[in-house]
Amino acid sequence: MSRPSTPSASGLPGDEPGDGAPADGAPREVAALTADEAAAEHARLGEAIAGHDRRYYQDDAPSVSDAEYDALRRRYEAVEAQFPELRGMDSLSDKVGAAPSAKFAKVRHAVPMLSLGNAFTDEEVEEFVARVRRFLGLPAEADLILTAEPKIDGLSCSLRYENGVFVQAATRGDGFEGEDVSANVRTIGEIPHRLKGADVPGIFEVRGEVYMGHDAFAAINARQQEAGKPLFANPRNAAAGSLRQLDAKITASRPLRFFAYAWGEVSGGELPADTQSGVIEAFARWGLPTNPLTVRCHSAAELLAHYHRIEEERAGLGYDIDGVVYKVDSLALQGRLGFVSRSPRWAIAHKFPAQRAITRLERIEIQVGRTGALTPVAKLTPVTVGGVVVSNASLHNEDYIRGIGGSGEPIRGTFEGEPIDIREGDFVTIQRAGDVIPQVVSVELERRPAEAKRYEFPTLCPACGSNAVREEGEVVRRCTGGLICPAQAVERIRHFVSRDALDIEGLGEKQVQAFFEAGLVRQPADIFTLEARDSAPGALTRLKNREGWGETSAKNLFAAIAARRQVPVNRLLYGLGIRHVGETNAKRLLRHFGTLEVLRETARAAVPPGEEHPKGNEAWAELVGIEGIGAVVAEAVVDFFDEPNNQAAVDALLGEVTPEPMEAVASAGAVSGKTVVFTGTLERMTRDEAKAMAERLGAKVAGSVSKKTDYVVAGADAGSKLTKARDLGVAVLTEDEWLALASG
DNA sequence: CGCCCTCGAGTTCC
DNA sequence: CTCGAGGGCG
Repeated sequence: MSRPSTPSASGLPGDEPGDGAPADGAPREVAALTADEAAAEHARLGEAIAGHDRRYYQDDAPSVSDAEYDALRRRYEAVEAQFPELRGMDSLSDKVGAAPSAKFAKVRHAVPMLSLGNAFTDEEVEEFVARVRRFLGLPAEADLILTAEPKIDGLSCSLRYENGVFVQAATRGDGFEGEDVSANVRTIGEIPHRLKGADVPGIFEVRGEVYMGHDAFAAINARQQEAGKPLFANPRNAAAGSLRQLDAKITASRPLRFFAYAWGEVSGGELPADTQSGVIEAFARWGLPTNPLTVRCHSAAELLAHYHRIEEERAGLGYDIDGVVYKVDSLALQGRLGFVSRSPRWAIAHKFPAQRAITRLERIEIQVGRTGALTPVAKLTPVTVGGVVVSNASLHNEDYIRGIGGSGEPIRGTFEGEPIDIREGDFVTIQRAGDVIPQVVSVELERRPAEAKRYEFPTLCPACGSNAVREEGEVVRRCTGGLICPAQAVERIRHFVSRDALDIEGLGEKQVQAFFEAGLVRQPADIFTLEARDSAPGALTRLKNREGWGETSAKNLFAAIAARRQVPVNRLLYGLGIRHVGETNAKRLLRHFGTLEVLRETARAAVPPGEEHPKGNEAWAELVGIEGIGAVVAEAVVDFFDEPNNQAAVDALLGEVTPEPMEAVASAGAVSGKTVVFTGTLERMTRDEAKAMAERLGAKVAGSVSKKTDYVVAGADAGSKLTKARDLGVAVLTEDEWLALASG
């Protein structure tokens, strides 16, 4: 890797000592080329390199020596350095010598990349099939076809093709917004830069899994070891690390692979088939790699048979999988089934049993959360579970340690009539379920040290010494220190600057903790006065002189803070950290009250129902009248604004920041927040399906038409509701129009 | 009163 | 990502 990442200043490869001219009769110096000749040369080199890449990555059979290949690439870079206008002229340009960008750009998914529900047992798979049949109202004799395919353990990725040409690749991210990894994905030999086929729609997003095979993983770790670099824990991490390289050349040196199994946005043409399996077949025709273990099944029994077959073949596949995915084959039925919250109702991931390991629980640590909740965490002797080293595991709460669940039932069974508890010094089984989060699932009683004692859950806050109490019927114990508890204060500030609230970059856990301890930031508003205090003539310590800080990082932080002086009001309210007021309730409250000030005035005037005011007062009624806001949430809001310290904190904050209008609903569907009425006989779905779909999209479904109705969806033989809709001037949609609107 | 769904809160690891 | 709790509805 001694080759420079950019050509030398002159752009001439020969300038560098030891870089010998190409063997076969020196080509003309790049500087001597005309623009036309350069363009031709550029194209020719690009094609040659792409060909070698394909043979190298796809067929695993390099056709030239490394030295020859390097020479080609150097010449290619030199041409581009001399004729920068050629950059981007073909698909290679990003692959070679691209300047590493500081960061990946964000890409908004036109169609969200959702996650799948999980099944772990045969029964759950049978239940899934039964649920699908029930929802669709299929008679017992009707055939239902489902596909089954291995679930690759890699990274989901969305590849965008325009007119058949690869233009962009994005990671899944949070499902709605991912990162632009186009430059890196271009280096994946298996991914075609152009789809071949006359039936490729103008815009087509292919979705699939980027992964790394076992052999490549072993080779890369061998290389890492030789170079004295840290090893990757598993192929998935290696793939993730490779895909997220800022320098695409490093990605290119890591043989990543790809399987296509789904799609996102499709426009300027039709899907090539009306079934899942048909589309996958088309993918293969178009030149995309598809998984050979994809089959069509007619029953839960067949799905399970395929699952067990894949399970048997698992070790010999050459790549990691973590289960089998089942999907309803018919796209029309998929459409009818729709979604439950974030997952499609028409697909499920059947996961392989979680991987487990036994290790020692060294001690139990208590963390104090933003709301004062005391959460026990198990500090473990590090152990590898499913390829990842685990050293912590949540113990959830007091009852979980005592071995009982929420309903008082034993969760790990009983021993001598007592629920099995967890003690410091115990050997415990750690499980990383299909997900990521490690859990303590059982205790090895026969290895329990003789001196191990029952864990005494603290009744005093470890951070401030206040009483920690457990409300009747609640499972969490909370510190009552409230505003005086430093742990809570730090957590509140962390919450305030977190990504979903003010989103201030450069203020992480460490920094907030340090600033708090130094007395620099004790409440949210202090963040905004940090810079002024820092640059004041008499300032005792300058940020840039603090350990771990320099001129640039300080400047960046101040810039990030300044950028947030205008902030959407919903983020501000959410950031205050009022109990029970998360992102959704913050928006609900602000949709009703408009501004923080009005909310605050109402909250201050509100009297929760009590002895003197059995029904509260008008302001209270207004609060609990808001859809989704009940007495518990309302009281939390009232309590917050009644507390003088909170009032001062809010005042101080409003002196520093300017609230902006609320952001659009995050799950921004076109029908979100609208009221819909269905009437007549719907052709493509039952009334229940229609209602479920509308509600998933954030719409309210009403029974009768009023002037508050946004849309009336009219099926066949619609009657009085349709007439009324026309009278009131409410928009009337056909079923198809509604589906089009709802889907995006 | 009980069920279902959504939201909030807390957490792990890279 | 999961659990528990709040809210709405039958």
